[in-house]
Amino acid sequence: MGNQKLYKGSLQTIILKLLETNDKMYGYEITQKVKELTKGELKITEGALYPALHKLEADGLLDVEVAKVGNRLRKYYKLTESGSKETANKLAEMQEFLKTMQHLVNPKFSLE
Amino acid sequence: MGNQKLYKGSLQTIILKLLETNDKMYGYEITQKVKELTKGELKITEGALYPALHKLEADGLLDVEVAKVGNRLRKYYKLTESGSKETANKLAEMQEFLKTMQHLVNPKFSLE
DNA sequence: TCTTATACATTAGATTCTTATGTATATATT
DNA sequence: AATATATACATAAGAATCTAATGTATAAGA
Repeated sequence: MGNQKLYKGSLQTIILKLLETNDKMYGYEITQKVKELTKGELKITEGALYPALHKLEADGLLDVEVAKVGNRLRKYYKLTESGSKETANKLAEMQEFLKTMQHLVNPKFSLE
Repeated sequence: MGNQKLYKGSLQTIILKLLETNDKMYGYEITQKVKELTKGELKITEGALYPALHKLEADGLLDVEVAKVGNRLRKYYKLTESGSKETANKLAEMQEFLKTMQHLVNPKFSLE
């Protein structure tokens, strides 16, 4: 860690990608999944996650479905049709960004 | 473009890397070099660049040397010793970030 | 002459995050 | 039984980093 600030701007894309892969997820599950996939390198905070989910929902990219598990509340999010398209766009932009940065910081081992 | 916001947080690293490669550069030159290297994908604005350079200098990572070319002013920046070390750190963090993001958004084509 | 390029700089406002705080239930530990 | 940790949601203040706009001034090109 220590490079958390590099992730600034990529949270929406991460959420959308996870929902594309896993069909439906709830907030807490997303934080745990990201921690697991990044081996603890990236920890999504609630202060970042929940506003992001609310914004994606407000923008019509996600649908929400409330479920009760035991006595506890869960909000399952899934991609809308529009959300699936936007996910493809954002993933393409991310790939381009990663390629460009790779090239910038290390021209020798550029990906192409 | 359209993915400009993904670059948020990486400007310092980009500047340091350029100065590692090119020994000394002035602000305007940096904006042009980045535009060239990224084929126009990333355009560094003055409002981002100059405050960033001033901060790196204030933090002791850069030395500045004013030059007069014709009747025009140029401020050449170069890495201090401390700046060289920090560049190595930031580049390592960047590589880790890029690897992690690559893994997150496209596990199939992970870099390792 | 007028536009574009070069070269510096600051400021208002937007976005996106971290840190702190709050509420509540469930499980594990002592 | 008491306490700590995990699960699960949420908001709000403040920090950091950027974009877009504006400003000053010289040089070069049409």
